[in-house]
Amino acid sequence: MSQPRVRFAPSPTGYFHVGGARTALFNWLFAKRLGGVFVLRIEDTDRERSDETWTAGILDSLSWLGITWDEGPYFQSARRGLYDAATDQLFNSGHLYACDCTREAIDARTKGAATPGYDGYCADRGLARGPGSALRFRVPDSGETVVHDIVRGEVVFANELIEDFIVVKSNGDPLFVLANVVDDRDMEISHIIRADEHLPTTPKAILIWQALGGVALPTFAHVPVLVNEKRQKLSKRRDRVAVQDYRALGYLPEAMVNYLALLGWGPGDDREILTVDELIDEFRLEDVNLSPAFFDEKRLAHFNGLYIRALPVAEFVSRLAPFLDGETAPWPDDRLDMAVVEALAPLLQERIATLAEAAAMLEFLFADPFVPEEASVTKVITNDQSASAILLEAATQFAEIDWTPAALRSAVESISDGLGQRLGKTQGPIRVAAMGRSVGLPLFESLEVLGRARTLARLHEALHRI
RNA sequence: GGCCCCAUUGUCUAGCGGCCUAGGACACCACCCUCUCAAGGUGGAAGCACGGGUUCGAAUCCCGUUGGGGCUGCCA
Repeated sequence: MSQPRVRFAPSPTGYFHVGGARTALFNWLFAKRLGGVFVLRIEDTDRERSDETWTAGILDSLSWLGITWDEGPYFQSARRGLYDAATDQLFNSGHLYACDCTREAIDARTKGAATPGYDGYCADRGLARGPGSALRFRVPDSGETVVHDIVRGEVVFANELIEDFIVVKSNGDPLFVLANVVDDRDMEISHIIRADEHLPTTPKAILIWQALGGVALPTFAHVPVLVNEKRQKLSKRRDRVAVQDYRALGYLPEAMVNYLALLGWGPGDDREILTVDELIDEFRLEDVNLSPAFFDEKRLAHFNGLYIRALPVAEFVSRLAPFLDGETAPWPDDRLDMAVVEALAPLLQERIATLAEAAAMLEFLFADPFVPEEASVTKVITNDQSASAILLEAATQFAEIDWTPAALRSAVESISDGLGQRLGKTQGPIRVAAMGRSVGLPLFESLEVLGRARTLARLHEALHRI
């Protein structure tokens, strides 16, 4: 195969969701392996619904995922001349006719009709083009249009069941099916890899393509859509699955890419963690599944945790930094101390599935004022008989020992032995008093970085409250 | 309604006629490890939608049924 040219052609009518990202990824992987060209085209022919902010979100999300484009972004809104020229050609060659039927009139006429869709009322009226009338494509009454699809094989559509569809609105604006074909031809797209939802309209695209003539049809590959828990196609309006949201939650782009690649495709063996290079090397459209896949956040989180733990500590810290800073951080700006974060980073890495989870675990270090969680205080300190003795003894011993995790541990162990209870139980009141929560990073390492002065102050503060 | 697509555990998948008493992973449960929580380890429960064919042999091929989805817009 000579150098393939693929395109990703989103419409900027809503936030960019993971389904679009998956389609983009499949296109990109396919192009990369074969040394092809990945074209990015923004399909903003619908002036009512398109918006620049959505475009920015698409570009931003693709960049974040590392899905780079070789050409574009092209904007259909800037390519109107091409569509007009194609419209002229098709109209002059008789493939298009003007139609001034209203939706209501069509519905009234076709109620109970044998063949679905538009009834061809204007097909032979010879109406002139112009404002107020749309342009319809004259679909052959017989024969069939076959879609040759890498993923699905041959899909056959009977022409008589395809209505004379509109390609240009009555205000002159081209519709998706026309602009899409004109651009794919103009950009010399060789492989159209897109979501399954487009399969039913593909014969229309093929008909237009052939009517325009001169350029060989591209190869199609319709990949299964991504669905929600109710197994409905992911929707921008209904489902909260924006790529940017996952980014904001602290998912790593490499984890997202890995996970997305495995939705509808697999390497053929038991491997699940694959580098981008491995994906590029092994991805095959022929191996893409046929059935819709559910986007499972739990599984994504698992992948993310794996990727977070695999990060070198320094890299982890630098990736984490943005999530501890700024308005989302639960502490004043000037309190953050990255040296302290770095000291606890390895312990943190093992405990979070997303970067945004780190803040809650570090809050005891930077929060100002420090306020222990009420429910934990009640449960582990107020309602526990031995809590005051533990806190008092800890405060006494902590004032004198070496300030190291090992010394802290043996101090608490001695208190534990004296009480005849497990270390796990004894550390509870101390943890809540000093760290504010009953769960979190390991106690002794945490106290070490908290420092003796603050630890003692918090133990005494807790004692006062009892 | 019509057309089209799809169908392996709750989920993502391996399987492309014998290697399958169906493999891996997420989630779930139990146990181990353990200063909490995680992480890690071990084990467990859980699936070829149904019915006909074809074949010596079917999760794998064919047909039908059922179920789910998509399209059916002067959206993309």
